[in-house]
Formats: sequence, C-alpha cells, structure tokens
Amino acid sequence: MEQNDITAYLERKGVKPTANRILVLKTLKESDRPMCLSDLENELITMDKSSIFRVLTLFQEQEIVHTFEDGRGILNYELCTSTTICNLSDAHIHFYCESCQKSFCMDNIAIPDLQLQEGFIAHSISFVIKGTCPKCNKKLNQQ
Amino acid sequence: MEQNDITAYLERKGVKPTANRILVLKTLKESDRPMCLSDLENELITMDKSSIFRVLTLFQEQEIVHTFEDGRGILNYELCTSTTICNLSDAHIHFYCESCQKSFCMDNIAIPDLQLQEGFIAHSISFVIKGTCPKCNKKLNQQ
DNA sequence: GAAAAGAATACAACCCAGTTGCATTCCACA
DNA sequence: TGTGGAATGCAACTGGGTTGTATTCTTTTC
Repeated sequence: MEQNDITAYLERKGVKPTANRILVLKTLKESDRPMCLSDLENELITMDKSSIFRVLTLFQEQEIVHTFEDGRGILNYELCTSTTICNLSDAHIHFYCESCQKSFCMDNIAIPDLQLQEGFIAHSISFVIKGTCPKCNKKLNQQ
Repeated sequence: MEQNDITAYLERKGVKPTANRILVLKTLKESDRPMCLSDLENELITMDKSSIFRVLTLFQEQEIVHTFEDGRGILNYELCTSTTICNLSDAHIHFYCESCQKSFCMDNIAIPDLQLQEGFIAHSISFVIKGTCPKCNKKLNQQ
C-alpha cells in the first residue's frame, strides 16, 4: 500500500495522519499476522512505547484496528479489514502458537450461532485456540 | 461438601491435604463462578498471594482446576468437574461481564467441531464472550 | 521423644504488559 | 512570525503474575 493511500485512509477515518500514525498503520498492514505492543516496539525503534500505545488506542476508537487477547493474556492488534469486522457478527477465531508465541487469524473458520442463556447480552467475542502452528510442528517433527 | 470429602479428594489426586490446600479447594467449591487470583486473595486473607498461587499451580498440574483468561487477560481458576473436563473435547465457553467484572460458565453451550487449517494442531481452547450479565442488564434497564 | 530431612509457607522482591502525568516538541492557523 | 492546541517522549506507576529465600511445619528415622 502506498503512503498516499495510508494517509487518505487515516483521514477518511477521522484521524490526522501524523508520521507516527502512518508508521504504525503501515507496519500493521505489512504484517500478515496480528501484532502485540512489544512486537510493534521491536519493529518501530524510533517510537516510544507510550506513543505506540496511544496511536493504537486511537486506532481502536476509530475502528481502524481491533484487539483480542492471545493465549498469554497479551493484547494483539489487528487491522479491521472491512467496515463491519469489528461487529460481533463477523468476529473470527485466532490461533496462538505456544511454541513460537505468534498469533494467527483463522479467517476461514466461521463462528457458529451461539445461543446464550436468558439475560446475557454479548458485546464481543474472543475465541482463541492454543496449540502449535504448521512451521513449529514441522520443526518439532524433524527433531 | 464435607472437609473429609475434600481431604479424600485431594489424596485421590495425589496432593497432600494441607490446611491451605483444603481452604483453597473449599473456596473454589463454594463459589458458583470461576475465580481469579485476586478474588481468592480477598477471600482468603490468612493466606499469602504466593501461597495461593502455588496451590493453584499445583492444582492445575494435578488437574484439580483448569484455567482460562477472562476478557481482561486475567487468569481465572475453575474446578474440573469431571475426569475429562480438561480435555479439548469438552472445553466450554465462558462469559465475562464487563459491568461487574465477573466470569460465568456457559456449560450449556457446546463448542462445535472446529476444522483447523492444514498443519495447525490444537492443544486447548479459550472461548470467551464479553458483554453484560443478567443481573447487570436488569440494573442498567432500571436506570 | 528428639534430631534430621524434606515439604509447605510467608515475606519480599521482582518481571513485564499496560497505562498515565507531565514537560517538550510539533504544527496549523491567525 | 507568534500562539494555542495536538502529538510525542520520557519517566514513573499499576497490577497480575512469578520467584528466591528464610522460616515454619511435618514426617521420618533412630
């Protein structure tokens, strides 16, 4: 994605496109997997942790990213890919690899209708499967 | 549940039934909901946090309790109700109330078969629905 | 029944992800 | 070009979880 596109996208979302915000959005876009705060810290050595955090918080408010907890209880950030992705209806499942500590999107697994007990009202869901990813399974098998 | 039953249960699980361990197990048994470390801290003022933690760790190893993260990324402890509850096959969904910060078991909602992508191997699952519980919804409606 | 060995516990300190206060810098607009 | 508000960096804090270690308790052995 071009710098111009990123700028335009931020503006469309009502966010002033500062250098840092462009940087964070670009990094998230270029990553094929969700990232946590420390992932971004390691990637963006020019930015302070608190600045990254505030950008991510803003992005969340403007529904540019959404979050979920991986298997360790650590927040992961992921770009919203459509206007509706943040809604309950099309939330998706994440996979957390206990070997390499990375999170993956399981876009292809649909979450079935869940019939909650009387009185419970759902706002969001967080479905995480923990295990080992293909790469790590391969490595483990070779040993 | 009687003290004797608790003692016997611990012994059956290969755990020496010390006063603290009996206390923790009793507290968990008497709670109708999963508890986190600080819940137990507040309840068991005679016990140190680290002691509770070590008892819970031991209970986990002996499959007396299992854990899951609630919506805040905080570990919750819950008694294993059968010999198989800790397996992937009969894991269940939890509900986290964002209003009162309590976790609930949704025993009655079965988790459907999940077809993972090639190469991924699941060890455990953690499905949490966030929202508001019946009690809080009632309160909110009255306002 | 006392001493020795080992397990359980309390206390204190630490780790780390997340968060906040505040001073400084940047930038748009007058 | 000066000014006000937004954005940022730095430092410090919070809270859940965890660990090292000294002390206490329990069990074993003689």
